[in-house]
Amino acid sequence: MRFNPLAADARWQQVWDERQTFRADDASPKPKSYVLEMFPYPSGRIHMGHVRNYTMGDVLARFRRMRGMEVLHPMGWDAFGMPAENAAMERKVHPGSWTRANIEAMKAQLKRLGFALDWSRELATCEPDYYGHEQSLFIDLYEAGLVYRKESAVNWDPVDQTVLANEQVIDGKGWRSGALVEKRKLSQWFLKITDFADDLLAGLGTLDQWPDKVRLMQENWIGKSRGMRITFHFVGRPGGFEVFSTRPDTIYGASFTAIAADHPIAQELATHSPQLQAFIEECKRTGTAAADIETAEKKGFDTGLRVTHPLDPNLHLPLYVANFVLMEYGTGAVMGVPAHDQRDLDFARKYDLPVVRVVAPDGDHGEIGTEAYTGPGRLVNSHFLNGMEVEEAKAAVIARAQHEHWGKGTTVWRLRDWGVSRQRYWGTPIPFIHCEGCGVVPVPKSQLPVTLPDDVSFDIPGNPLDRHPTWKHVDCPKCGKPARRETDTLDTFVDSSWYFIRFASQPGDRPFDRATAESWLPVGQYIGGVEHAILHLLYARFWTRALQRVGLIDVKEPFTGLFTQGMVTHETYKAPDGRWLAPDEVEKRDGRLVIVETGEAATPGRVEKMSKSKRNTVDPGPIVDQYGADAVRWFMLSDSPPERDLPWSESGIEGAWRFVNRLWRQIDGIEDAEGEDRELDRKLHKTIAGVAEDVESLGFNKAVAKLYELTGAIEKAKPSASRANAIRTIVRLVAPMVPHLAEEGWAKLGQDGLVADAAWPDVDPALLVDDEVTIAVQINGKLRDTLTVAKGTDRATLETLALAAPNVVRQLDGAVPKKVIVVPDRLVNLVA
RNA sequence: GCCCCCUUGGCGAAAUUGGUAGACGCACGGCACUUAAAAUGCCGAGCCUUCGGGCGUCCCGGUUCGAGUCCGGGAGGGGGCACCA
Repeated sequence: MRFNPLAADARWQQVWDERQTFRADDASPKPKSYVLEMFPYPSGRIHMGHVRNYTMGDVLARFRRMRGMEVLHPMGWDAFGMPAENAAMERKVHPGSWTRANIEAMKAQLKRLGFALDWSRELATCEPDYYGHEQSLFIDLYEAGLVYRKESAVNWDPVDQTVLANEQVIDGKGWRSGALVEKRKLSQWFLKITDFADDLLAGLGTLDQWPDKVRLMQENWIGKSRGMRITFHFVGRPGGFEVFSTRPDTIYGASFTAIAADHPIAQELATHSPQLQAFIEECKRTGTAAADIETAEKKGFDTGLRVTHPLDPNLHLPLYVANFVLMEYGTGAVMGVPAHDQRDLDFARKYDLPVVRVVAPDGDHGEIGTEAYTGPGRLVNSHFLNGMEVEEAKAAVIARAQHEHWGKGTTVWRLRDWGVSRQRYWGTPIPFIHCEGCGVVPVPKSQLPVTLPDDVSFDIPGNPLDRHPTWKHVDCPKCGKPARRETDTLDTFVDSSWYFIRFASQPGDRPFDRATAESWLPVGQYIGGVEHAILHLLYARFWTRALQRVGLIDVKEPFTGLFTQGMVTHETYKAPDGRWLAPDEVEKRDGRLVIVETGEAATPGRVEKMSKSKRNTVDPGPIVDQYGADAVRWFMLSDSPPERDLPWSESGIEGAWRFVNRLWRQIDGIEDAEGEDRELDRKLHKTIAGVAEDVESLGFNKAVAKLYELTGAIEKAKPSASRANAIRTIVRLVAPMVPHLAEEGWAKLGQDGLVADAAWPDVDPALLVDDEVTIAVQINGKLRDTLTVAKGTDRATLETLALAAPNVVRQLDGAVPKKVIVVPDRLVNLVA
């Protein structure tokens, strides 16, 4: 009987559903395990990347259940965001109905793949019973001083008509629209992520189950720089300014100072100087796009002002306004030390400023040419610092500055506070009211959720909430006078910063129950794309800490284990005229790639991430209908290590389908027989142990290879009790990966209950060791022969046997080895 | 520019602490079964070879009895950050 995946998939999916097999029990006495994949944005259809992501999590979840754990494996929807508004504009549908229809469609697709999910905990961030609790948490953070409003220059996307976070500006362009971002002054809501900068950085050190790459990216993003602030005073007029430097040791090498174009002093000077005004305008035009920066020359405008060197009152340095100094970083002012900073050197050469070496490595005290020296060494030309190492000199300068009150040691961060205001409709309304008399007033919690109005229009750009006729007109909760509701909504990254807590516990009257949430958290294994390495993961780490600070939960790091999976890729194809061709538009004829319709030759391109623009996507839907869920799941786990890219191929899925059938034939053809097959018993137990280890470490491709080997061994073995046992056992071993086939086989073999509820097979440790081993015999490290001996054969015997091996005798030709290296159970190396 | 990662057959890849490189899969070739095809099964396969062996894990060098694995230098590919003081 052939395996019928369509019937089997539907049958068992229904059984799991009816029996609520994968419902997580908060009250279970079993050890708990929280397995989570990053929840999807409901774009309308799942793609291969989702399939791969959720299959990995599913295998781990099912495996841990079999190992006796109570597993929480939930699914939900990151349902707010701009695509819904774009759809509303293009198709005249309401963002809500568009989103909810997408959720239904994608949910059906996920169910079709047989994922072991606890659907009773499903949530969508666009529903008031989610975002209302988010509003409540936001108010809690506000009351704890972690939320504030600030009039600030923001990144304004002129196409999407919204403010973007720094993280959403890529090369000076909006991450979605690609439009050149402008600077605008607006009153914005901010979250004080910088309050936690030090702790977020230190916490990375505890995340030993995260990829090094992600920790490093976060570390760079937080960007801690130790240095000092130094005050410079003007010559001949009062006042001055502070600069920030990470190299205070080089202070005697300073030959100029520079401030940003938007520095207050520059602004003030510009009011009396049209030339400076023009220069400032020019700086602004240069923009922040990467291409501009690459080509932009270091330019400065000499203000004519001079400042006094803090350590030498007779030394006066010029003050420039310079295009390379950023107001947003440090103090918006720098001291220029050309000898030891490349940028300063370029600037100094251009404006003919002195270049004085103050750090010299051993044996090189020469002139600085075109390259600044940034390495280690001892201080020279630096008075009291001469002879000190760099670090020693930094400390000495800071100590002296603090004593003389012209500077102090300080730390500067690259990380900025998180701007969460969005002038958009489809997001969580920020629960505040602006009153002329009372100022900014939080909406009383009894009035939450602040829900979005349904009657909105998208025919003109801008924020529909702001132009809604009635929504924003409310009375002040404090004084009762007419007031204005906040019309900004929250960045959707706020929604995804706590959904994993709501999954763990979702009471109706508050965001979560502390004890229940703490019983599941932190997430033991979190799986998702590396594209979230910085934003989502950093925000979630911050939000969790913020909730801890306000006393709502005692968890600091939300995700103990993080795994970032590779992408699903596919070959690309091009027509002779250069346009991209979809996979189903080409075929192989006589070994040549041609266009199906016309027979013209097509050119295969690189294997790349599946994308609409390259037209190399493969929709999982029809594939699942053709081969069944198990073959698709098996292929997703095979061959490529999960952290690397997986090349999708027609032959690959065919191969997976063949294996599913091969397994089925094995189960279907089981023969009960007498007798032991020691060899097969060993193979079985090694596989049980090996697969368990591989799955737990997410080495799915290795587990798959081991299961192929076992299958091959069973096929080759003669009927015996061992063989029948191996077949019964392999059903459990493959159950996490191909669950439908496993249930079908489990039932066919007459086992009780569901294989989903079965225990992982026990390992007999005695069967993990071989009693015979193959020993390599090398001469000068080169393999010449092998020996098969009993495990544990002693050194002397191995040496004797090796010397007697035919190939060895011939090679040595009577010579006596100078040295013999024996590694028991491994090899003998004869050094001639 | 700075920081990080990767590189093993035609392809995806495996390989405890340095110890038989290429398991397993895909593609390929041969054979069997079949009227035929599909499906299935069996066999083969890193490259070269005078059949003794030689060469092989991006390249060059080093450490070692022994290096895919460790160290130094370089090349190619990918990723992150980016006038960050």
